[in-house]
Amino acid sequence: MPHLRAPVTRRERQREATYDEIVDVSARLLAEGADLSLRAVAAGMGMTAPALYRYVASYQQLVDLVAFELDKAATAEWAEAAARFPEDDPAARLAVACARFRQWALTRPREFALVFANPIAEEDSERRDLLTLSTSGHYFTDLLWQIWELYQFPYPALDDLDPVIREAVLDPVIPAKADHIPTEDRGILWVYMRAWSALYGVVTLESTGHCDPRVIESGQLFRATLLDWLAPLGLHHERDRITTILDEELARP
Amino acid sequence: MPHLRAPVTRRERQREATYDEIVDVSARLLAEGADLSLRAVAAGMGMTAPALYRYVASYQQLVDLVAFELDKAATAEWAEAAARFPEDDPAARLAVACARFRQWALTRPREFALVFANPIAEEDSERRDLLTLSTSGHYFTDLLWQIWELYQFPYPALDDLDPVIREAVLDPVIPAKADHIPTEDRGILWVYMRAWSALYGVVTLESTGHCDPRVIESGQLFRATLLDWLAPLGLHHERDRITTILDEELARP
DNA sequence: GACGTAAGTTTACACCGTTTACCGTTAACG
DNA sequence: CGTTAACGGTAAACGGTGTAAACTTACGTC
Repeated sequence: MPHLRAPVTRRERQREATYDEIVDVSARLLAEGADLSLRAVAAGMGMTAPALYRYVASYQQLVDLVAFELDKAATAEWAEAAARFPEDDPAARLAVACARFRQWALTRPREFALVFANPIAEEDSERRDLLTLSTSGHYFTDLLWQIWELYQFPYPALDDLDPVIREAVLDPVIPAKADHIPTEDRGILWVYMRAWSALYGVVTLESTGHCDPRVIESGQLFRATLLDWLAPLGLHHERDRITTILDEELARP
Repeated sequence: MPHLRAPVTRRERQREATYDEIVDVSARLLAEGADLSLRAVAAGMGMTAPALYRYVASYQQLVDLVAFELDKAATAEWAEAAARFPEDDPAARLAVACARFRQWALTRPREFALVFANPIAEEDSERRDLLTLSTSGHYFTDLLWQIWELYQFPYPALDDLDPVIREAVLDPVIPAKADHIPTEDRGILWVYMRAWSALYGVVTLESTGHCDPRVIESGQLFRATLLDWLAPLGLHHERDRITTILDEELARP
């Protein structure tokens, strides 16, 4: 059994490369507007469909794999865009990241659906675990933590939380780098969940198109939702500045 | 060409019955956990798949038909549950309806996805039109209107709205019985859009399972989101009463 | 160099949506 | 009343899907 830093054998390297190619081809298919199918992916790699079963146990696993990598790649995009603001300005970074997240969801609704609207049943714990690793989730949580460090926005004490929620923030299964958050400050995670729920809501509504197209195009619904969250995050003093950044970001091509 | 109250011929009655059966069989399939497919529906009716093409032009149309009827049936359920409060208590009715909506989304995630997470492309205007007819949309809009009549919550003046949004509330393509809302009061529709977006958000998040299962089970995220909307709807004085109703509804089997 | 295993192939099965050609039955009309 | 056209269905077929099993080939290791 290989160690974690195992000397990668030739085979293992090749296998890793194949996984990368699977993701690449899948992403290309989706970008082209084609359906994501085992056969199409295989064909795109010059293989037959059953061969993919050496790498993935089922179609759903392929989807999960691709979803994870798409999320990772997308998050890198947002993060890069947000990085035009310095590290000590997490509020501005959050505004940019949210806007880019929305933009991504609007221009790539199929990818968005794959990553964020993919139903995850109560029971299958494998896919739940994968959800915990969500790159975007970690990124947003991290930004929120930095914002708290800077602005010290109020958050519920553990005693004020519903017992179930208390348990959930103490031992989170959501994507969150929570280890570095002191136990008594875990109420922050509740703020995170609520904020994420709001962001997820508008973006999903707009991305799936269950909304007046003009409203989507204007970006007002998204804008209003985000502005509502400035105060709870202790950013009321930053309102004008963040609004400017947001509008600037929304006006982007 | 028959009039609107055309004397229904035998054929027309039979055809209508067939449509009903299509919906019934489809609903049964979904309830059984099976996939919704043309072939399965046809088989369930003792027909062959191509025969269904006499009634729907494509699989997507079948889905739309079923989605519309599922929405209608579900709305009837919520409305009936909400009707345990009198007509002059729209706030209580809204609380119950929202809770039932969520309950429905949680117990029937596949149906929910069909109706509310079904991607609608920008272009295809047919499906957009269908969206405008959404029964649940009309029901919720109507409740909100009644709440406004009773509590007169503040809403933005037309001049304060973004031009695009102003246009959208004056000539809405969303499901809303807006004809009876005076032009100058159309800002209410903006409140409606925002509230619906928030409700849609949590419910979708919970229904698709992109969330800690314990948080879902506790209902706290949903509860908090709804409570946040009491004030904007002029229901701050009703907070305790509505909260009780909501908790009672959430505790239901 | 032999052996075991990993990574492919081919073949096959059971589905899927959709199109075409064909055929009774049914309703409408001159 | 008889003719005609539309309606509602069938069977067959095409190309597509995920998946399973058996088989082959090539590689890495002892």
